[in-house]
Amino acid sequence: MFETLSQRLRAAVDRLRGRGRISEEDLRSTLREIRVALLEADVNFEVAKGFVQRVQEKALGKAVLESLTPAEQILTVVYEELVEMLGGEARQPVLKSEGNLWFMVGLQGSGKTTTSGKLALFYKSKGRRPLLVAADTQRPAAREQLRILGERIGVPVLEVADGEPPETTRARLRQHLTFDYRDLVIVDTAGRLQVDEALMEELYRLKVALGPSETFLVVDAMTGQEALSVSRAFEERIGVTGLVLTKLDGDARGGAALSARYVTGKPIYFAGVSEKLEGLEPFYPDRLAQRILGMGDLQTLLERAKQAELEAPQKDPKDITLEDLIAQMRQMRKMGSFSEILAMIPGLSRMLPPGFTVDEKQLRRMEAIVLSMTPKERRDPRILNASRRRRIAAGSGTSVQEVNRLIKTFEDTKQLLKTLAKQRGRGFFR
RNA sequence: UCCUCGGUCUGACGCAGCGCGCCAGCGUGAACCGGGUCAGGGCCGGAAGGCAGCAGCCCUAAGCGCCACGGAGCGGGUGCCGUCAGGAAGCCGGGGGCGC
Repeated sequence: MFETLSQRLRAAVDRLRGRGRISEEDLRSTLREIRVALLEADVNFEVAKGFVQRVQEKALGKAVLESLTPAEQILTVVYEELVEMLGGEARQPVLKSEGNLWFMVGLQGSGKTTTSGKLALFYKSKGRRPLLVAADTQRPAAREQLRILGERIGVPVLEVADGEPPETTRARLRQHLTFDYRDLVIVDTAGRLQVDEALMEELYRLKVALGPSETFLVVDAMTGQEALSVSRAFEERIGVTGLVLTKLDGDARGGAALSARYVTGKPIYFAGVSEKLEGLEPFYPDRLAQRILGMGDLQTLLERAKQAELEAPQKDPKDITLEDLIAQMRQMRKMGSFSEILAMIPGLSRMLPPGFTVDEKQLRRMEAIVLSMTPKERRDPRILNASRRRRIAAGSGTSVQEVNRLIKTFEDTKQLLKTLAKQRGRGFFR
């Protein structure tokens, strides 16, 4: 997917490769190419403009790092912004322990029914008990399609009758649930070729009757950013909580995916990546961005970039946060024993004060402590007063003493890094 | 030169406009002492299962900000806008009489 865009972007950045220094003119022409590439990919104009602008700002503001070539640094920036454009952090729909009722809305042909089936299968494989509801009161063929789908994946399907009023549907659904309990109900609503008033009215009444906890707008990615314009109509009348992009595998350009966040303001929850019933994946902006830029060397590059930034004197000592500490700990957990790491990653070893021991359980608890903090607290642990510490301890199932210890560890580490940075500045390590 | 009508003038009301807050709308908005969902971690239990619950996310309150359009109101060295009333010293305009 996204082949066209991918090629163009990589070509643009590749031109900088192998150069020790990049002039502003080089940067400008590269950015111009990126911009054209985005626009040709049918990305919203505002989005493309903003993207290029931010890349430029960040690229110019970036300190020169020894261990990365300029091209690599710019690639990193492009990657970061690309992730941002795709929605930043991956988002998933709210899934309660029971009583979930999801609406699938969208135009006819967007792949709504297939997606309903895929979703049901996806959650079934996660141990949920889904129920599909074929709620198109006008097109028997649509219900038929869902019924067949349900049989194939082994999920029951409740079909509405022609012209059935929403209240009746609700009653029948309730009845069904009493003898066959289901914790996730996926309602495949009626679709039309175009947005029309009658459809909206019907959907609205159904929504009022059933009270869905999430409403997914299913959009065909191949239609490009145009496809997103329907979202406004749906949002106004029935409200949309998230998007599902279908046929992403056939989308060479990517306009819809890249503009979705800006145009609709809604997160993309899932993406359809193949016609097979398993072909539905949670939408991960970072993974997609990697794919667009050419996964291969990017993974290692990103790791190196992170590493380099941690070591970069002017970045680190003051701006290091508890989240960095946790990230380091996670990494260690993944990689194995403490001594091994010392040997493997020179920079990392300095992160930790002497005599620091790690064991799995301890690490999890420390992580839990940080996870109980607000973003502000993670950034600046100095604001952690007694009452905050009490809250964090209670929320993470630890004690105030443990919280204190973590903060102490963090402060020590920070101090150590500062000293190191200073020494390095004086030339001790050069 | 006299008579008369109208305007200029004053007041009330209306309309329009400006100003001011208010309501609505939009945005923002609670570490914990709001609600929902509660990842991670915790607690009870031999287990099956329960329970409390931080962060996040969603919602909401006060508060803060915006406010083009909208609503009810209040206030004018607003208007040369309308209706009614008052007033006629001067001035401006129209009509008429008389005198030269």
